[in-house]
Amino acid sequence: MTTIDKALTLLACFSSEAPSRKLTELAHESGMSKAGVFRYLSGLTNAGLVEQDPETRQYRLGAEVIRLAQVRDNSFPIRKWMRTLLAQITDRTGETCHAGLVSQGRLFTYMVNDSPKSLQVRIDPGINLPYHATASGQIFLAFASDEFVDAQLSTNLSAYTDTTVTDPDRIRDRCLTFRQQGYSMSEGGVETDVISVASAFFDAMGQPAGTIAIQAPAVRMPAEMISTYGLLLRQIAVMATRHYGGEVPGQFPISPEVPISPEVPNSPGRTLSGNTENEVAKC
Amino acid sequence: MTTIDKALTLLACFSSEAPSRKLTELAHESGMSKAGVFRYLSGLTNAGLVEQDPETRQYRLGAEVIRLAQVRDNSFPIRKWMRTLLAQITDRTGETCHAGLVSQGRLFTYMVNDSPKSLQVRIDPGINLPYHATASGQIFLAFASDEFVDAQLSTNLSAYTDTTVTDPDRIRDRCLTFRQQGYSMSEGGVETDVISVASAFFDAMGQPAGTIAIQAPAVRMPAEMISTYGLLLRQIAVMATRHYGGEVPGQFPISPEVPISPEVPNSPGRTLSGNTENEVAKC
DNA sequence: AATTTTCGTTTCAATAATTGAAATACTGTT
DNA sequence: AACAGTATTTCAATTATTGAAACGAAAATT
Repeated sequence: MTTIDKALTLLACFSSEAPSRKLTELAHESGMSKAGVFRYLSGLTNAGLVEQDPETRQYRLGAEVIRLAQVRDNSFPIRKWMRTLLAQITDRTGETCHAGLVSQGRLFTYMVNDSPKSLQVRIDPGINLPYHATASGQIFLAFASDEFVDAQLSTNLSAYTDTTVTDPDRIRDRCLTFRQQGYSMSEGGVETDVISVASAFFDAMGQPAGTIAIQAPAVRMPAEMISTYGLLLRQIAVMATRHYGGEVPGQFPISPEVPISPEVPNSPGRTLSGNTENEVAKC
Repeated sequence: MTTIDKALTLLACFSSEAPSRKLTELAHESGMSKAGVFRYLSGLTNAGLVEQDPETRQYRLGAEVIRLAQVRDNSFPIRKWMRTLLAQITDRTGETCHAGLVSQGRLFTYMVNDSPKSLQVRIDPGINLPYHATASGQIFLAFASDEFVDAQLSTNLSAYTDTTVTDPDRIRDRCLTFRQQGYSMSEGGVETDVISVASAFFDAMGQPAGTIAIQAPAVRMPAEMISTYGLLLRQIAVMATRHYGGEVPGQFPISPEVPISPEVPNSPGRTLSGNTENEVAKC
């Protein structure tokens, strides 16, 4: 392991769940010496990737990461088309939806589009989606490599609710079904009374790159709607794959050339007014 | 210079102007050996900060940077309030506005809010704002440290148009005026027939952290409107400083305790419809 | 107010990694 | 098929990294 690897490992310690960390904490978590972590953080600080709160002395990510993110988005503009796809989903279903993106083996919420309804599921961008307990995570596992699945399922699978499935074998079974369906569903995996449905999109090598999911209160989700939403997501996911420059794998139960448009009931039928884009600050 | 510093220098080579780079190119630009750059890029790739296009073999920033940006934004949520401030500006002026943010000595467009008018100035998030040729850059210099100003003005100051001011002394003069005013203006600095007005917001040490600017076609910008917009931006900038957790420096011609609300003529008087937030995907 | 604990930062000699030139492998082109 | 332009790999000399322990400063406890 090179010095750079070690230094950059520290970046992975910052998450939405723990956005600012103490030096000693980081030393423990990474298993490195305090002195080493200090030097690494100094290097990262020089580059602007990390900054230290002058008050608390805690470290947090720096402004440079947002500049880099802008640059990345200019050269690989996922945001642009993803916004449109999510808007379509919310328009046709009236429910909150989100896109998950994988980076360094972690799946996180990349973008969220809220339901216009007053009873809605709250979800923030940037938080990690546990593979075993979310619809997004499970559809991702369904198409991920065996090594990846093994690695994920051999970690401690925490039970967020009474109904969270934590048995690796049962999860594998579910993933098998989900792979055949092209979409997954999860009932109360992370929070009770919430049902999510998800599908995945793929990179140029046919590996899953991210997910697209609907999350709704269980009371608005009768069984037949789950499959309807699943089919919709499956189709949107194919579009996402195409935009991403990826390749839908053979196992995926829909070919990119045959875009079917499933009928979604209960469509709120909202019409988009003229220049709504003006309300959206570009960022 | 440590190994980490050298590796992270490479990240700074990626910009919206040059989002993907060849290895040899990077070796030249950074003055490091090809072998070294290769090893550094490998390290950065392992961390997901950089990825290589399988087709062209060029390197570009990786998905991890957008995860990090989300995390940064969760712990230091500039986006949230900046969006509101920019919306206010466009609402009251009808013009395109943007926020600039500084990172590693570079000022870049962080967020853009487009004018609803059909004739508008186009500007993209993530591009660099040259200090000497933009209103944003100049108001930043006006409050920056002497060393910083010297460093910037001793570089090659390219003339983007016939009217770009490239003489360091003239720029210093202008910055002096701008500091007294609390806002700057630039006519045809980067593009002809475009006038911009800008103000700056500050960090906890009273150093400039970013800028807020209006950019409009020169035909819509009579002299008296420049000062009106300048006063508006100056006031919004004070609010931005407060949100940022910063301190307005003594030189700044407005105290945070006295928020004056200047009258802006020609207000389009648009009313925001009900749940416009739903159109905006959170990201 | 004094003491203890905790945390961040610096020091330093032993150690293990980095280094760049040159050779090699790879890709696409003339 | 030879060429040109890249991206990788190799290898021994060198140089930076390393972690334990000391230090200083701030916060918590007595």
